[in-house]
Amino acid sequence: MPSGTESRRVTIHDVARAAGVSRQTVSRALNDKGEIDDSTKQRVLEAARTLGYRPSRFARGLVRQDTISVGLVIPDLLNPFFTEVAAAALEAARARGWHVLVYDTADSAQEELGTLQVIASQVDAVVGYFSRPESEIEQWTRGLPVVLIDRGEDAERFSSIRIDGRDGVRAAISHLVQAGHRRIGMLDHAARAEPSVRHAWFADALTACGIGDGPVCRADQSVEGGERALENLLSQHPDVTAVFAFNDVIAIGALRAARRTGRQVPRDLAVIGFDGVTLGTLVEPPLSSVALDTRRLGALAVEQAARLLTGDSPLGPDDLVTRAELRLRESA
Amino acid sequence: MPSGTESRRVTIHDVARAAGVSRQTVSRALNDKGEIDDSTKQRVLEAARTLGYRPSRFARGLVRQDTISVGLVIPDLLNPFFTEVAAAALEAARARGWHVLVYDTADSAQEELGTLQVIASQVDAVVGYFSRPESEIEQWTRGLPVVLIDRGEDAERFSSIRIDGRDGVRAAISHLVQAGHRRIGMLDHAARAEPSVRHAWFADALTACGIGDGPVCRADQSVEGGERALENLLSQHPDVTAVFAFNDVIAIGALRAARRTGRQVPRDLAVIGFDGVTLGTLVEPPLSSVALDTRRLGALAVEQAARLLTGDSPLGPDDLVTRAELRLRESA
DNA sequence: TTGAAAGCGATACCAC
DNA sequence: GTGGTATCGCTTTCAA
Repeated sequence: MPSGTESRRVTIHDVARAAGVSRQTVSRALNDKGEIDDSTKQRVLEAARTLGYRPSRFARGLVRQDTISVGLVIPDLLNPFFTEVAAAALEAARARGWHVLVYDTADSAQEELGTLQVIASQVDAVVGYFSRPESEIEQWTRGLPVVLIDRGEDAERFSSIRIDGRDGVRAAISHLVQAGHRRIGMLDHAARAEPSVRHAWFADALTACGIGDGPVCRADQSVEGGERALENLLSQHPDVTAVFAFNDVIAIGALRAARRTGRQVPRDLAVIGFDGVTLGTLVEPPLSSVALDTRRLGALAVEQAARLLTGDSPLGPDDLVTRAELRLRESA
Repeated sequence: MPSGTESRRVTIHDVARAAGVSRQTVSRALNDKGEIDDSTKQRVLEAARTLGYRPSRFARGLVRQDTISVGLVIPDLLNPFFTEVAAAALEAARARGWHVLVYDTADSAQEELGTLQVIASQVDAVVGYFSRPESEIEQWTRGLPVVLIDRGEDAERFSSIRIDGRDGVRAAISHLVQAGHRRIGMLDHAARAEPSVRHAWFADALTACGIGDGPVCRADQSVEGGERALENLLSQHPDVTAVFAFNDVIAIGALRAARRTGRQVPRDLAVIGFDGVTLGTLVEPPLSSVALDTRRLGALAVEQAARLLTGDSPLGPDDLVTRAELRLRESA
């Protein structure tokens, strides 16, 4: 690099020299403190402008330790459910005057690791979705307050906002059974090796309703994934008359596949999703869903982060639960 | 505050003392530098763990000036268009190793001001949507690189990613006219006092197609807003057979209102939106739209921010344009 | 392998 | 009103 062209950072010192004052006078002028002659102030401001001076946020943060930042980790911002959670978290954080760094891990364990590796040095607390082992999360966050969201059963070292959909799913299946359905399938999600917790609720509900187990098909977390999965499911199990989906996005895929293959919903096929995203009200027919309160979810996570941060009485497991409930619309 | 309970921050110094070494040795241990005896290292790590030590990101950032953060300002993350732009920007930023602070200004000038007031001290560059006067933005960002998105005609002091929908809208109207429509209305957005730029394109297109001006109704930026607006429009102008909406969210509202009032789309009423959000493919009937490349939009904004930041040849106005193009589906 | 000392860039407190 | 000095917490030379 040609040393002549090298552009050093403009510091407060440069401004001070240019304006012929001391550094603290510059500071005063820039921060609108009183105790400064107006003409001096103008001169300083002028110098700062011409030099293109901008205070270093690090230096400033170092001395006035006031601002708080949280990292929000989301698997896929384009999934409307996560969008809603993110929006809720953003709102809750803003209410506290916090700044939020958002990381979209693109549903990838690799990206998640990448995020883990850099996030700790940028924020005061971490909130969000992680699929990697807790030990690994701990290794990278080193004592940072961490609030996990929807971390199945294995949340031990960290606070976790649990989602309890057992009753909601049972209500859903029970509704289907009462409507006469006897062969109910599930579109589970395909990311992990084992069946999901939601599938366990599903199986549980079937038993409770006195129905044998239902056929399952794995689906990618997308509308297209849902479409493909429904087609697979129905081709393997043509007798299925109702499906429960891992989430609304997949359910909407099922809705589309049903329509495309000439099935009428709910007459020929009943569909119930999970999450209760607003998007569900916009599709045709409107989607029935085991719904979560996304605003509460986001707010709760931030609330717990706040408590962890200040050290005062964190919420216990019993307060960190969000219960899902059946929201019936027209698809079932 | 009882001085006995007061919890000072744990610094590197405390760890050093606890481990019986000097500060730089602690630094070495924590940052996996070589040049350190393994047993010392373990001792330090142990001490750090028990004390719950976490390095200050400000102090660290001050000395190794490497990490870059951008502020992303979005009017409403729940609007699917902005979600897509945000996701795109996030991805582009991540590719550069940048951190992204997201601010949702909730479509409110007040929140926007609040954001403006705090953002400059937290980021190295700002990207996004602003409705406040440029002078005000400048006042708060003080020379920070700023990239505006879709800032109508009055973007002079800052780089702005322009959206050119003139041809796209003209294609849309022309399509409607060819389909036999003669009375075409618009659902404009209601935020500003004056009609939007998109309305100007609409009016322009009507003229180009040799049609007198079309009736306009203002709509809030939401599905419900679109529903109400369509009802108003049709009750005041029952002869309207096609509508162009300010954006897809409003258009989807129109779709719903049409359905509810027993009109069939596109037979009784043709609807064309603007933005081309993915959501448009999920509604019934799929929404025709003057579509934008949201990924390009987000990527472009970040790209320009990068150039502004490094000082090398920023993109000129001609490169900062995204052209919209008509994407026909079934609603028109 | 370890430690002492010198910054990084800003603000706060206290003289003047 | 203005300037000197200490300080925030960490990393980076450079000596030992």
